[in-house]
Amino acid sequence: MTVWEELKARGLIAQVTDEEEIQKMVNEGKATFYIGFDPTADSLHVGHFMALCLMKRLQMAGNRPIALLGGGTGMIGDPSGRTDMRQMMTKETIQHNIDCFKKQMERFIDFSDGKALMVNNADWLLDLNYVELLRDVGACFSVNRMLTAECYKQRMERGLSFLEFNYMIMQSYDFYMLYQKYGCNMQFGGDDQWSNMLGGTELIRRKLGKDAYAMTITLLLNSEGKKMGKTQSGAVWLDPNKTSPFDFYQYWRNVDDADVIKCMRLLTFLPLEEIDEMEKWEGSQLNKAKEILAYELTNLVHGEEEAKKAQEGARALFAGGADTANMPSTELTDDDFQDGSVDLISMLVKRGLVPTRSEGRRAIEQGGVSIDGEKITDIRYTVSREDIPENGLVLKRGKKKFHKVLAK
RNA sequence: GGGUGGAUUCCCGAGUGGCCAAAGGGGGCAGACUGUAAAUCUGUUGGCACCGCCUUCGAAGGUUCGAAUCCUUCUCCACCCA
Repeated sequence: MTVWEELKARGLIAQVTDEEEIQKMVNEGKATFYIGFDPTADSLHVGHFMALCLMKRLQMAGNRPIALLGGGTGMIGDPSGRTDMRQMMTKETIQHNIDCFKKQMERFIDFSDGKALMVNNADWLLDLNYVELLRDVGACFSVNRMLTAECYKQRMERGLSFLEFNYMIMQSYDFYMLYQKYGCNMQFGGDDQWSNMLGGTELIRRKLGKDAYAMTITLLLNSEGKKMGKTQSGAVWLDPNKTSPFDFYQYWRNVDDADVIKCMRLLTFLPLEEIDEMEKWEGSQLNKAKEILAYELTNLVHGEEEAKKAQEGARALFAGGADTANMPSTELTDDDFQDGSVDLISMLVKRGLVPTRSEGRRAIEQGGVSIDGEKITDIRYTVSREDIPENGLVLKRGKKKFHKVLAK
């Protein structure tokens, strides 16, 4: 099976400009392609992860990836897929984010010996001269055409600033630069980047008279058509300090039945035959598939050790096992005790199981809190220091939040 | 530059002097059911020292016993005209 066939079979490919040509180049392993990452946060998330996996797959097939960090484009902000303007970031924030991105990328992609490159578009975008740029590439863009681009359409209703309108030109210019500097003639990216990417291929054609290609990766949507990789409290991050390996594991362990196999294909490196086999599973058997998915992804992102810990911790909690070793836990200190005891609400709040005391009170009143498996409904419930056994008490909020407290 | 309309709680969206911590929906959280799934039903959804108090309706002032609601100024947004 060629790389291309595998990509197709996994459903990773959304749109392409010239399938035959791209397929040929990619399969031969001689292509140089780039994917851009705008430093909008201090960690990569699941969407980026898909792009990195694609890079890795293609790199393994002998192609050369370029990771483009958007130090310059980040100054503008991509309006694609947004209904309002992004908050402007300071130069310092952008630089900080870029540094964070770099570290995370190096875990996935092999940058040694020029097998992959990492570049920052700030290196060429920030020095551009406005009038020169206008004369040079501005003439190649038709405003009429740009306005019909999908990424601007929804913004036509709510308003689009000139700043953001220029994003497409900047991204196109990147492609144009990379083509000249590194012979990079392919750009990949999220499906929402399609029109920006086409801008680049067109610019190269007009300026250089050469062909360049673009391909987009399927957006990771759940069965309801919503973006995956998001939780109530924000994105699912790859940085363990922002999303703990346990939470990361749990996110995938809890995906809908309808989405397991799709995620498996799109996100893991498991052989397709194995996944096809799992597709036949039904009902509660899918829990097994979810476990595999969660384990595989945690393994890829956080390493084997963390993946095992997360899996064991989760099994212990949900299967009712006695193993509480891998549960998040804290030791109570003297400050926590008043007259030798702590009240339940304070414990819940301090351990982050509830955001406010009011919510803690509600959770208790509604029967959503238990200690060592025993439901507590008294909001004034307190625990004295002597009541806490050697191996700690397990606080449970709702079905899926656990925390162990130990006395000193 | 001129005109018109708008800014309400996580989101959408009612409310136009006291009965408003603010309808309704969505989302979230919790309970029941279950497979750590979905669907469904129920409760809940500003904070706190919780039968009471405090802070919210773009911002700042003002009128009033009393303002999300009225007045003034300001900021931002949409639409129309130039």
